[in-house]
Amino acid sequence: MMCLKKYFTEGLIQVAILLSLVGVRVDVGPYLPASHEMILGPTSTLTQTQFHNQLDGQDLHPKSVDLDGFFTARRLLGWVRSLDRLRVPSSELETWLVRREPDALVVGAPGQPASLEGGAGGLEVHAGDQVGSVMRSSVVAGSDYGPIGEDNLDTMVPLLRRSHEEEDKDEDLYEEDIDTLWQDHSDRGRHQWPEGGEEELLVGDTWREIWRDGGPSYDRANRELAQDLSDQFASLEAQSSMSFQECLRLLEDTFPFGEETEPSDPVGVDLREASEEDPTPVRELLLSPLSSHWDPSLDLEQQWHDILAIMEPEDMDLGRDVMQSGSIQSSSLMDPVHQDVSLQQAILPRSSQDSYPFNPSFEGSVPLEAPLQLALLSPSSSVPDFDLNLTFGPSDLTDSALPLALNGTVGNPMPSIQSSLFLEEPVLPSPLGSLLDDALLDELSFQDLALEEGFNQTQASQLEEELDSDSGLSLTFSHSPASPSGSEASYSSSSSSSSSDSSVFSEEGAVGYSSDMEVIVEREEGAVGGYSPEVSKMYSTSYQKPGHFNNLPWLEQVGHDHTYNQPRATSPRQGKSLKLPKSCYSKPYKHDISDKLWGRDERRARTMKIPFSNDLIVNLPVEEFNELLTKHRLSEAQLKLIRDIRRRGKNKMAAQNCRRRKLDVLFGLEEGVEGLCRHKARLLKEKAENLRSVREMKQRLSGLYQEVFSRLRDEQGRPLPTTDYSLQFSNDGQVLLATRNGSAIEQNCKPHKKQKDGKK
DNA sequence: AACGGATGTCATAGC
DNA sequence: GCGCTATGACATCCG
Repeated sequence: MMCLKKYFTEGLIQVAILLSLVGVRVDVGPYLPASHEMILGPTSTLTQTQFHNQLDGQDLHPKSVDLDGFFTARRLLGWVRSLDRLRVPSSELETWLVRREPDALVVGAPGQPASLEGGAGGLEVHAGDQVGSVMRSSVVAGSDYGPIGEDNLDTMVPLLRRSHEEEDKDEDLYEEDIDTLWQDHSDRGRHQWPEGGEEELLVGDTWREIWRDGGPSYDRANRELAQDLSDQFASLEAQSSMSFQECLRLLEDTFPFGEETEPSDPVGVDLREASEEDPTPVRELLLSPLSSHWDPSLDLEQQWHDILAIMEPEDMDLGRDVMQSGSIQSSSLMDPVHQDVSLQQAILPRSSQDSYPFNPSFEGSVPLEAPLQLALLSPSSSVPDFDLNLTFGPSDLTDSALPLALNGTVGNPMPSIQSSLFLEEPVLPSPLGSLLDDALLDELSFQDLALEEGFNQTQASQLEEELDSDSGLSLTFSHSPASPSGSEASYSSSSSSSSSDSSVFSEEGAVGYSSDMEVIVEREEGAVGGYSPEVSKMYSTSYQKPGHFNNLPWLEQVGHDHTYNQPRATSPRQGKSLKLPKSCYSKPYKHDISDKLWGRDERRARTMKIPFSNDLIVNLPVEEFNELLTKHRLSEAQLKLIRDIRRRGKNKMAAQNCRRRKLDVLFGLEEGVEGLCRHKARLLKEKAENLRSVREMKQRLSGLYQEVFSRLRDEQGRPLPTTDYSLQFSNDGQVLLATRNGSAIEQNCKPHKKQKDGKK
């Protein structure tokens, strides 16, 4: 059945290709994204979660009447993409960045070129990186678009032009905001990836140069290319006599296929192979309809570069939101090894409230001329099985136009911005299936995220928290062993110090964990208000040494020792949030005694207006601790409380260590006992074996005695009576024949056998 | 309500 | 003498 469906799907796609090639009006406009999204990137990209919200909410409810159109459109979009894909000689990786925006409007600093009005979701195409992977921030069309966009299908070109007008207006502000934006993103990015070090900084600077120097020119290229695209679309529409939708509906009637049709990858493969065999004519035929309208005079490679260049500022424009969603992908994309991961990460929703530090080093420093890497997700990856389009829904419409346009040139060495994954789009089983897949995708993606090595735990936690904001699972997940380990370990010992990995607890990340009012209280009263730069400095110098935890191997064994090390590890680089809420540490555990007890001291601290966190009080080295006290005007009561907190905190850890050692001793004794028992059993076995051996030897000796004695004869040749004689063995090995009365009759110093022979 | 485990806290010793 | 750790003893909470 599946094969049949696949067959129909493939056939349908091929028919669609042929129809488009023979001149049948293929009105792709309605299914293409607004041009401003294609060219300028999204002004507001929506996350998967947001898409869910739209599905579940007012904009697009799964049961809404627009679902048919919605899924039909998505299916059609898959065909369109498949057309585009046909000419791609090899696979490629497309990463979708999905994030949540509070609204569908402009995000980012004013004057950014991608800032558009209209409230429509935008498509952000983050094209280019050093490995050539095309990172795309996916979009779910905003409410203005509706599920399928049939009502706003004609808005593409106008929107495109309007976007340029707005760019013109904003151009003056453009450069002015660069520094601010850069600074903001740079700072946040470095916070987010402290391990990036100088290299990151260097990359970021390079990116900044591109952004600053190339921005206006990219704007111009943007306008030119956008106009070009709009003209081509208009031309295409004019030349067509049949709407694309009508064509596809006709095809669907002709080739009824199940909704569960498998992805039609084979189509793409076959056609691609065909195109490789006969590059020129076949590939011409297999080009998307738009290809015929592509101006051959254009230097497509240059245009490609322009496109990429245009998108660069958009990344910056969306700096904040891009970072919210794309920082991870950026880092991942820098490393081909993480491509799968990045793709998974790309589907994670993000909340606009979370301001992930924007790390421009990854986004912007990508050389445009860098060869794009054709990377298809490995079959082993869990991602390819995902129907990503199930997640993105209407947003998928937004990624067709640009790829089609860009792919219009035969032999263009630059891979198109399109995803083979989208061939799976037509297989949308049902709205329910889509939702289920979305949920599954969310879950799996997050698991993969968390598992991914190098992934920022804070980001994972935040992402997961947002993702599960309504599931109640976020905290549990965020406190997976990997997450709190740093905090626990960091607090386990004064020598270990806290926050060995400051990136684990970014400011937002730490707060993100909080779910109770204590965080607010702490912000208002203690940690925030009382924190001083000196504290930060000291803390940073004392607790940022890498490998702190490595010196505490036992910490790894204290996985169940939930409270020993739970004292809050805080990021020394975090000026505001020096302590994590107690809930961060005790959530996963049954007993929250430590939570409450810590809360007691913390409440005391708040009551006494202690200007720094208990973490700091407990974990600071004594020198820095005293320095901290001297730099604050504290009353005697405050000082006493602080010292008590420190004492109790340290003693608490000591007590836990002591108990842990006790347990270790007990375990060691238990093992010793077990070993002794094993040794005892072994000895008993040996004893039994020895006894058995002795018994056998006695039996043999007895037999031998009988045999020897039976062969003995007296002078008359008669057998010796056993009642009168017996054989006796001396210690020196001699065998004597003795009478029963004790007198030895015969002595033979020779060995036993010779003695017998002699007797004979 | 008693019981036991887990944990925090105090007092004290030792380094 | 100070700071820290280790540890016994005790208190408290909770299942």
